[in-house]
Amino acid sequence: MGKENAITVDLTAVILRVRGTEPQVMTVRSPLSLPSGAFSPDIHRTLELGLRSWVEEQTGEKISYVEQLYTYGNWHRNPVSRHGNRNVTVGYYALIPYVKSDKSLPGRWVNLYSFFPWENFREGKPLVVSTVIEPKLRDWISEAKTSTEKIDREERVLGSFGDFNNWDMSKVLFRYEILYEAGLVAESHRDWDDWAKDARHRLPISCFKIEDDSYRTLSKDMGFSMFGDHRRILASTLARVRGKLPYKPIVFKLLPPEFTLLRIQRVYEGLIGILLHKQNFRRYLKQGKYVAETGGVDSTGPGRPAALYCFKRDTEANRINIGLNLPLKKN
Amino acid sequence: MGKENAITVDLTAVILRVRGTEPQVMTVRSPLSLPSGAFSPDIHRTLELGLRSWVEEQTGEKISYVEQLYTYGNWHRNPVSRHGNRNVTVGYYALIPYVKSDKSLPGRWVNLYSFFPWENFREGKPLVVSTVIEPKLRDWISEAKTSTEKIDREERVLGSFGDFNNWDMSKVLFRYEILYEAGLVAESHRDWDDWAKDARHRLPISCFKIEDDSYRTLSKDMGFSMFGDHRRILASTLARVRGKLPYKPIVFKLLPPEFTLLRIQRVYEGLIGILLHKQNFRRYLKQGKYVAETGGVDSTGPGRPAALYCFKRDTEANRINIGLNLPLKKN
DNA sequence: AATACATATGCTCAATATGAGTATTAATAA
DNA sequence: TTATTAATACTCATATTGAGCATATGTATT
Repeated sequence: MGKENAITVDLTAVILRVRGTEPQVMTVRSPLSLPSGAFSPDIHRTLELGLRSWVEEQTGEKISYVEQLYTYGNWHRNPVSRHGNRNVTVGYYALIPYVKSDKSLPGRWVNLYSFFPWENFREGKPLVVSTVIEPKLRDWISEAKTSTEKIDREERVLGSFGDFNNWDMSKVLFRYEILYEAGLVAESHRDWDDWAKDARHRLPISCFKIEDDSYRTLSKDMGFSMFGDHRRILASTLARVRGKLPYKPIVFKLLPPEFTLLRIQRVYEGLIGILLHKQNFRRYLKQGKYVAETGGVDSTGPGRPAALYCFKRDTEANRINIGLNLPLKKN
Repeated sequence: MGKENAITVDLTAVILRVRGTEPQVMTVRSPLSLPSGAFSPDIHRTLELGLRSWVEEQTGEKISYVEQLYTYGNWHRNPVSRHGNRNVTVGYYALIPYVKSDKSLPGRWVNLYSFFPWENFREGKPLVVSTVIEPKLRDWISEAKTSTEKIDREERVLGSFGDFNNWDMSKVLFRYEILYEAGLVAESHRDWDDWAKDARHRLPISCFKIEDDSYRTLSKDMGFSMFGDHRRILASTLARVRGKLPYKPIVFKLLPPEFTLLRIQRVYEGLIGILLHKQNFRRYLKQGKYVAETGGVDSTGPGRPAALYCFKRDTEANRINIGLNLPLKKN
């Protein structure tokens, strides 16, 4: 028990912002990757500081709000590192406000839905759901080898995709994983090939080749793929953010100090991929006690100028909020 | 860039169950610790499998539901490991149902509130809040060296402890961290001493010694302390579980296949540390669509026998639940 | 100046959901 | 037979939502 337990740790960041109505992720290099780098205990005082320094170096962006996402030590997706050590990845996500800038930075912002076209319902049901996902997942279910597996697949698809019209927005990761296992995203094929080359690995049951020994045909409408399991990390982030948005004031991390209520709405909509009812959303925000009018107005767009708001320091809001929804006993 | 980035990773588990009305944590050894062990890439296929094998070995308990909590790489709390490598800790929590058992296992179950007496409001406001926490935190605020720091402390205390009568149940971690910084829990003193001995470390601003060079007097009512930062990991877990309980069906991980509605209520109450309104809680459960009557009854206790329920496989419940609370647009 | 637009903001109203009980039922123990 | 203990049913005023309609206040166009 000494050297053999040595492991390298690397840090990976998903940096999100919303530009207008468009949610974007920061990417570096080609093949498309998330900013990342090794954690060097001699240089980095903490994991988070290590992450920040890699991000700045690789993207040129400064991040303020960062939260840890998940730590991946999976044998399949993180094979052996260059030094013969096993590698563990600690994923983080950061939210930053959009600001205009002329500086040309090394990182590139890419529309989030380029990676998950099936997650954007703002212009109605995405085409790729009807044309690719729904039919191919039905195939995948029927191709199950045992009836147990078939029921299992059915349940998973139903649980994640509902009836393909109306699904739980925050199950992004489950959906991605099903698509991966069903061979509908490019990463599946790449990984399966890699595993096949390496005799040590057995394919997990859920990964399967189609009879004729070719993989399921890929559709180019299934979005960009990414380096390693970065797209999976991205899916986790979207899931996390979508889940958190309704009950923690994280939107404000994506907004400048002053904003209109519509702008908040656009950020929400961009991230959850669903449109909201404007009047009721505004009521929802005001009840929420997180925003306060600044007195200023924004007249840049057409139409009646909108009042400007700012984030009300938690103070009030923070203390209340005992236990959402639970029927507490009075005395 | 080779050996110097080598790190050891260890895995730590918080295992929770609720026995009757009493939430319990699995501990091992003395000083009180959470089950944990090194991640050995050669033996453990994944982080989670490594964790499971340590847990079984050290406690004798099998765990089914496990979820990753957080990864700690903090310089202060995880000094240098025995081999000269830096260490990173991946924390998990597991929820298991209580079942009677005669087997004597190596692990010991300890009441959760032995570690956090101030978090249990089921028998009214805990004594230690009025006698120790409230007065000493007021001292801590007034002892701030600058007015900025004072305001900061005030805000943090207010945000985490409210008016000390009625606070947000899920801010367990923030509360623990404030108590730690204010020197009200034993770990603060131990750590400060350690740091003081090691010339490389500077005390963080927020850690302070009292004028006469002794630390703030400790009260023995502030609960058991634990090895390393295990109590902090435990606090994170309680925070996570409390936060998740109201909107994810995790209670069922803590229950046997059949249970009465009151038993669910006891588990909730045990974990959130607050009593619930029985009639309304039962309505809440039924609306929730997660439980179904099995037809059986439980007549073991006094009073009218209670109907037995079971967890309704997600199916229905799973698909619905689009985006809690957000005012979605119809079309 | 009058007329389109285009948004912001106000307001209504039925349908649900929630908070706080009261009332009734069904068992066991004294 | 009567307490005692808990389960379950039901009530009812008050909040919170979902879905819209209506009005206000800017800019661009005729």
